[in-house]
Parts: sequence; structure tokens; C-alpha cells
Amino acid sequence: MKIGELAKRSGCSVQTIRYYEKEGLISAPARTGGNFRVYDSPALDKLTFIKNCRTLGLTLDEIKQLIMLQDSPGRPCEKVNGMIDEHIGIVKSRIIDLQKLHDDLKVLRQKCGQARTIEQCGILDELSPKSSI
Amino acid sequence: MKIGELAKRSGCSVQTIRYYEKEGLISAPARTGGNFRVYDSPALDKLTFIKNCRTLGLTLDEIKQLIMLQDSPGRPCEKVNGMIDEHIGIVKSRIIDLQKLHDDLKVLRQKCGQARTIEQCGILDELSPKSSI
DNA sequence: ATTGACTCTATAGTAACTATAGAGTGTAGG
DNA sequence: CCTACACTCTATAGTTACTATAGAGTCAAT
Repeated sequence: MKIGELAKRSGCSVQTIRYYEKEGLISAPARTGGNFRVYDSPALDKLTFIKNCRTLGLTLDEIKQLIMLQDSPGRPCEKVNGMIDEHIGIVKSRIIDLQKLHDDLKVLRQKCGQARTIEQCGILDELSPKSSI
Repeated sequence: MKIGELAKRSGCSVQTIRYYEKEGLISAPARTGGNFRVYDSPALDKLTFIKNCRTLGLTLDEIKQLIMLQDSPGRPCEKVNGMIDEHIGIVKSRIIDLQKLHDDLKVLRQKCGQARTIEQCGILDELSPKSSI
């Protein structure tokens, strides 16, 4: 199949596929006489693997490492487990940060309940340094 | 004061201040004979305002709009309130997304409780398309 | 006179794409 | 055979909000 069909089947955009190839996440496929990329079904599988990882928020660097690990069967898979654990930790702390942000924004928002004028706006007042000194 | 002192007092880096100037968030200050930027205390206030907004996760574009609104006193401040409401919405949905991600990662992680080999790894298996078809 | 801390501009890099320009390929219809 | 159209190619620039670097200049103190 050509890149357009691979894009549809994988759910990645055509540019993203070419980008992954440039970044070394997928290997360069065969080409037609007219220089078009031709993919086989293992290529679709590999791309789908990457897509699954991306959906879980893994970075391309992490995915690259997973791909390298996949290519060394027999070895223990601790690193895979460790990577997921680490990623869970990152997501957890991001959630905590965002929760704090959310609460702060809520408080800020309540400083200006009704529509006032710019000068009276409780939000702008709160954000301005003079009011907090 | 020169840019280094402004950086220390505001908590922004020197490069960030120059970047904000280039982006039009703060106005270009006066210069010394030696072409060094010189700031006054209103400049520090403006920068602190930007810092406060950034801490709340507002984008530079949003902050730009807030600054423009600040310069039109007397007008109603609905847009300010609306912007904060919108931002709260964005943060909320990001939290929900991350929560889902976190749960998905937890499930994935449990597919491979102990250390096995790469071939047996429940995580890699789960991420590979063949197992899900 | 020179050292050291500071500043200047301009440029490139970060993550993971997306968008565009300008050219070429392939095929279906008339 | 010609042409219209969909698709593909490469190369380049843009996105966000900075950070990092190079190479040059400024300024105060020793």
C-alpha cells in the first residue's frame, strides 16, 4: 500500500509517517519506480504500535527505546516496566499540578463575580502586583 | 535597573525578558549610552503581572489580550471573566484526559506484574496490534 | 591595563508534529 | 493522445514558550 492508505489505516497523517521515518522510528520502505513509498502489513503493525504508545502519552524517545527493547527478545523486560512506572509518575504529578492550577483559577475567578468595568475587575486586580504587595 | 536585576526581582530569566519584549508583551525600555536596557519600577510591575498569569498557565496570547484590556478602563470586564472561565474549562478537560491516561497506564502496567523476558512481557504484548486484533 | 561580570544581537535548538510550495506520478475519462 | 484530478515527492517554515550558544561589546574595580 502507498502512504495515503497507510495513513488512513493507522490513523496517522501522511506527514507524521514521513516524520517518523526521518526520526528513525520506522524503517524506510521500498519505493515504486515513480519513487512512491510502498508499505507492507508489518509496517502497519509497527505504526499501530507507535500510535498506541502515543495515545498513552509516551514520548517518541520512550517509544524508540521500547522498539529497541522489542528487538532484543530473551532479555528481561524490567526496563519496559520501569519506563511505564516512570511515566505513570509523570502523569500523576501533572495531574496534581493541574488540580492546583484549577483551584487557583477558581479562586481567581471568584474575585470578580459579576460584570464590572476593567478598573473594578477583581481578576485584573488580583493579578496585578500592587494589590499583592 | 538593568536587565539582570529585573530578572532577579521578577523571577524571569534575562532571555525571557528580551523574548517578551520582542513579542510585544512589554514595551522596549530606554537604553544607556552603552546600549544597555534600563527599566523602571512600572516595568517590574508589568513583568510581575505577566509572571502571575504564566503561573496560572495562561498563554502569552491570552496575556496579551489581558494587557490590551487593562489599557481600556471603563469598559466592562466580561472578556476577562470569559477568558478565565474558558481557561478553567481547558484545565478541567486536561485533567480528565490525564486521569484517563493514568488509569490506562495502570491497567497496562498490571499486564506485566513481574519481571519476565521481552517476549513474554505483557506490556509489549498489549501495545502490539496483533494481540488486540 | 586587565580581569571579571555583565550586556548586546543573532541564531539554533527543544517536542511532535502541521502546513506550505513547487514539482512529479499515475490513472480515468473523453 | 490529452487532460484533469488525486496522489505523492522533497524541502522548508511555522507552532509554543522559552533556553542555549557564539561572538562581540560595556563597565567597574584592581
